[in-house]
Amino acid sequence: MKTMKVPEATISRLTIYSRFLEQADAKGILTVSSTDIAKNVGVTPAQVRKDLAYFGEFGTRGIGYTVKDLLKHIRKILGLTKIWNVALIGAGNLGRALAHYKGFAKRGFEIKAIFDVDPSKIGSKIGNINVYSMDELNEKVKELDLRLGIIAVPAVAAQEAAWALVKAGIKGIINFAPRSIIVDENVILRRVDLAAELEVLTYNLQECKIDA
Amino acid sequence: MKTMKVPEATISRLTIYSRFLEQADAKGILTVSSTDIAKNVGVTPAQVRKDLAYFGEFGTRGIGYTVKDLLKHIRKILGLTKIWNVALIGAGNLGRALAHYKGFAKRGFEIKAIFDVDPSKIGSKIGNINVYSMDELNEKVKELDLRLGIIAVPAVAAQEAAWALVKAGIKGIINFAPRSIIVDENVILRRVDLAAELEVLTYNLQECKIDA
DNA sequence: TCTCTCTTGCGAAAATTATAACACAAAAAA
DNA sequence: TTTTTTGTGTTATAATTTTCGCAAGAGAGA
Repeated sequence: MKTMKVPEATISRLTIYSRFLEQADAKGILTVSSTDIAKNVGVTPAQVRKDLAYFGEFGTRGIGYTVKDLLKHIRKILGLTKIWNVALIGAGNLGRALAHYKGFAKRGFEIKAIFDVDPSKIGSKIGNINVYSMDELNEKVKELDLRLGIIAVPAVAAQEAAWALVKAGIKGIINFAPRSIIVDENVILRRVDLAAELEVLTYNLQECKIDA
Repeated sequence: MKTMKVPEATISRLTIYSRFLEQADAKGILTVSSTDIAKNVGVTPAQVRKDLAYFGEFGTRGIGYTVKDLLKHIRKILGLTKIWNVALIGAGNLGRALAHYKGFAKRGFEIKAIFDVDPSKIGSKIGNINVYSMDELNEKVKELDLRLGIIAVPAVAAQEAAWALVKAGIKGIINFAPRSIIVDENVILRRVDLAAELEVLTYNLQECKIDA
């Protein structure tokens, strides 16, 4: 494995490839070509091969890629060979929804504890996950081996939540609050802004209108 | 305004800048410099200026940008000067969560109708939004002037939902299902894969472990 | 008025990312 | 066995995106 820097975009695409491979595997397909993958996910075959080439040689010339093998390799590259325990901050609408979302567990991410500041929520359960006070975060992170954090609190509380997670030793955070937050540079932070996605759509739709 | 092609990344950043400007405005701050914005959202000042320069000259040398003015300009650029009505497909956990999410309405996106195939859900309400049968999609799109679509159905149903939206005349779609879908090329499609975001985190965390 | 500081806007350079081209390996067919 | 087809991995080329450097405008203070 080369020490070459892998583009962020490549990693995102790997996750997309893995979705397709899961489907193909479920259908009983044994091998796929870079063209098959490319067609299904909407990129060029060259892009698929280049993305995979960052990590080694997984295909066979003239044949393509063995679905199960490639899937296994990608999962290993992405660090998905084990279960990751997740701390969810915020038991509001969004937090509850994420707690119920089956897609996380299906891919090895288990929300083990939910934290909130609202006394009326603390002590309750969402699904079968306990809601704890923010004061218990440090303790629970250790006790439950929580590695990742999801911030699903209102914008004004997001930065505080982030600091709490960092302080508790969490090294990877996803922020759903519509606000930029700062963390230590040894912590990986990603932002998911639901309204922002819609805003990009409206920008593009406007453009089209101008073209026409 | 030049006909120059604007990078997709620039548009995403504009939405982030606007979040910061909203906060600044709420705090009563009148002007900000590109450095102020950059510090808060984690990019370089040059990047901020370049992004804005695609659309015109909004700042004053020596002073910076007037918060209210810049916010207004960005909102206009993104097409956020009017209300956009949204069709939500899928009344499951994720769909219900999105229906309750306040952040959409706050930014001018109003989910006006929800559609599902499950007879037990059709006719019910989520919040104060009606759940309709998929058969009623075409009709409701016209009646309620729905312009955008959000797909929040299981992976297997995603493509079908997309086709239905396109057929009904929707031109902008966000797909939350963990599966690539295809639409006409005159339709704008964006993908939000929640588990994928976590997977990028785990990739990066692995990397760090190798570095150390 | 003149100077000093601050900060934008813009063109050019640098870095990054994607696309295209090609040589070669494996399998299937003749 | 030889030829043809398929499809990888790699190298080269092109396009895109970001960063840099600097001229010039605007206000503050002497």
